[in-house]
Amino acid sequence: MSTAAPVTFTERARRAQILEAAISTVNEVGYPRASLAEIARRAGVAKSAIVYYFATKDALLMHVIEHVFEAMDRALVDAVAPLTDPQERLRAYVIAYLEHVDGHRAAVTAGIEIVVSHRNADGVPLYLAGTEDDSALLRGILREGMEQGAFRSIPLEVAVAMVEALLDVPSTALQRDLDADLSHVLPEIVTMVFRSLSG
Amino acid sequence: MSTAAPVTFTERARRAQILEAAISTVNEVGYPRASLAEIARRAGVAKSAIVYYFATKDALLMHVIEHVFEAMDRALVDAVAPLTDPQERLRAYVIAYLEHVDGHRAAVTAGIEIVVSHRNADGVPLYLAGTEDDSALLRGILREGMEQGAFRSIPLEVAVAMVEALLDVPSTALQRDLDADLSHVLPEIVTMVFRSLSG
Amino acid sequence: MSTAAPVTFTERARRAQILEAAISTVNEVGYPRASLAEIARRAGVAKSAIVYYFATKDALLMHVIEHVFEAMDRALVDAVAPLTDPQERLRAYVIAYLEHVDGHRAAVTAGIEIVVSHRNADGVPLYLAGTEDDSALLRGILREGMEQGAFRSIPLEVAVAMVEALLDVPSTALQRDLDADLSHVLPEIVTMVFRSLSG
Amino acid sequence: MSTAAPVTFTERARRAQILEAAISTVNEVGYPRASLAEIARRAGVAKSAIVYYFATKDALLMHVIEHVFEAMDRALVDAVAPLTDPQERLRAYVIAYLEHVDGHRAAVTAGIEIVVSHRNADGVPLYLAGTEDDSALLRGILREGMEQGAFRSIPLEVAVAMVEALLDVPSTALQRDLDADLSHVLPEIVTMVFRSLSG
DNA sequence: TATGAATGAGTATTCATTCAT
DNA sequence: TATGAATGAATACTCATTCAT
Repeated sequence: MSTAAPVTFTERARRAQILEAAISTVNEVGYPRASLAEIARRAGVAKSAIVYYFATKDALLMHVIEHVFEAMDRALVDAVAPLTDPQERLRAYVIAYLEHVDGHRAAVTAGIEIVVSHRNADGVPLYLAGTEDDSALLRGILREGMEQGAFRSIPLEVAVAMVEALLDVPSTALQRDLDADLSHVLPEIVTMVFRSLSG
Repeated sequence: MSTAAPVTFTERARRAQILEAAISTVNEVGYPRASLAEIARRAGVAKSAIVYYFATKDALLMHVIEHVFEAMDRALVDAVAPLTDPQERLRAYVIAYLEHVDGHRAAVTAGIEIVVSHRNADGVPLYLAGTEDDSALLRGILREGMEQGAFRSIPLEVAVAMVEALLDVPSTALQRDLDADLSHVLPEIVTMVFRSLSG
Repeated sequence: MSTAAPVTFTERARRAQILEAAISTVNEVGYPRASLAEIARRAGVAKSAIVYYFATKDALLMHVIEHVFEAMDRALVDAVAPLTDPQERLRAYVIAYLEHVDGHRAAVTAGIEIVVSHRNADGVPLYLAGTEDDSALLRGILREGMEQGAFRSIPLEVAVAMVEALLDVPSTALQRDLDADLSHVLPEIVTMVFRSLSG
Repeated sequence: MSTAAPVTFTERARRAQILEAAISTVNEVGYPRASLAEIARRAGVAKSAIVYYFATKDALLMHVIEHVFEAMDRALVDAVAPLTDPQERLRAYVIAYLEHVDGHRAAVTAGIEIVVSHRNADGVPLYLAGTEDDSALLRGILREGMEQGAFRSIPLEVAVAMVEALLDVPSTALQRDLDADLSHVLPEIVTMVFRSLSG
């Protein structure tokens, strides 16, 4: 049942508790020191309990980033869905992204740390191993915007990479200090994204 | 001899060979798998030979990033020094940065991987542990440009962070594929930096 | 569990088994060759099992000497406590010491070997790093005896050092041969201590 | 020529220099940290120079203790030789021993540290591996004294061991502090030896 | 005579994983 | 459901020794 979806209440609770512990552990001691033993200690359970619920340390970490980025994805989709104009959609996307980061600091910061530091079986970090799907929404907005002349016409992948680079600036600040003041950064990012892309 | 500057021919050669091996190892198997044993294997020497020349794995990695970023720094300073106008200086800076990345792909990619993945004794990654000095040149250009009205007036740290985020976009592409075609990206970065900052 | 006191039956048993193995290993191959690997081999467990129960090789050795010298201390205190006359107390102390050494040959010999050979973080052997507390009981007896005129009045530290030197003579014999015949030595030590100190 | 006796001036000087370095290294950092590298560093020569002159680290250490204890032996023989009465001879022996320790603090302390810590091929410390010869002089004095009724008749080995134990008390003080004040200890040792043995 | 270069065997320690209960 | 027990493979590092020059 470690692989199947959680069913009982206890199981759901335990998994949440362990996930939470994994996030705070990664944030507080950093990815390399976030050993199973350390996570277990902070969760108040035995190492083997983690393995029992998540089968593997890797699996636990994957659940963390799934947890983090699925929530982020939902927020982005929800923000963009009602809109049709590419400029409005992009603005909604960027703002939703930044607000989600701002509003889920611990989870997002841990997620990013994992995605940057964790390696798959081939030694490739997860953020490089990702598929096109991961940025499909943003890519779609930019493509449409370029087609409609709302944005400058530039190589799509370049545009996507650059918007994402700008969007991740606040995350670096949070890595330094989870309580960092982002009020000056966030509006600037919106501005820069639009200045960079406007036709 | 591990701490002093290299003197004999053999020493210089061996150190270069090991440095080279460290760079290619980090690039090919990733930081976490770049163990002393693996680096030694690829260098064709014994593990203890690395320790003989660099005293410590940490020291070896520090030499790598020193090697990489001092060369980068020299390129940046050389490019910017002859100029006085902030806009010209920024353009020179950005182009020199990108050309250096483009021209020293293996070294820069490994250096960045190390700077992102390696942790100091407190568990803090090097790129977070860095001082203001590391971006002093860029910060100076931006500050002066803002004072003279050449650039929009925005919080200096925000400007620095965002320019650096854009400058590092090609590095991510190289991490995926050291032979990536950057020809479309580089000019766009120059454009975006200036669009983002122009007054 | 490596730091807390043993609780379960298995834990107590394993710790005793490993402690026992550490003692016999030190006695049979000597301190410098008593590596974790060798102790584990003789205990019939994996190296990591030792670490599991004692966290550290140092900690294991500290447990050995604690085990040895606390038992010795208890024997000394028990022997001396009921008596008040300094001469009787000293006689009881010396005899209890020698009988304890005689009766716990392996443990005491290993304990002494560790205390003599093991170095703390500063490179100082434990028997030099010890505090005054370690010989407080003997020192108290001698001080009182001198005050009451039962013993010659000589510098207290000198008296303590010399009594301890005499008391450790049989231990040296045991280091050579754990089955050594001490019957001739023990009574002589009592005699010499009293001849040395009598008023 | 590393095994043969020193011949040239240079060789004698180099060997003395290295021997001296070995002694001070052992005293300053302790036996376990007195690596060839450290001794070489302090001697201002290359590691391989030590091996060149002494063939082996073990051999170097043996030379140190030979150097130390042969000098001690000569002092003892010289002191005792002119005398015939066992009591006078013992007194001369004890005083010469203590004065030699006092007068050659560094060498003796290092010698004792080596003799206690270094192990031969079987893992046995040198002070246990020694032959009867090492205490032949003292044993002879005591035997004769007992035969003549000058000393109590007790097992010879016991008497030897105890006198040696008392004689080594000041060395322990020196291990703690090479500049220790021994003025109170030395006369007491003479007294105790004679009290212990007088008929 | 003296050295720098290089090594291999050995050290303690870390850690995710397995498994019987 | 949950755990304690135990492990094996990996890690960085130490050091006396070898050897060509």
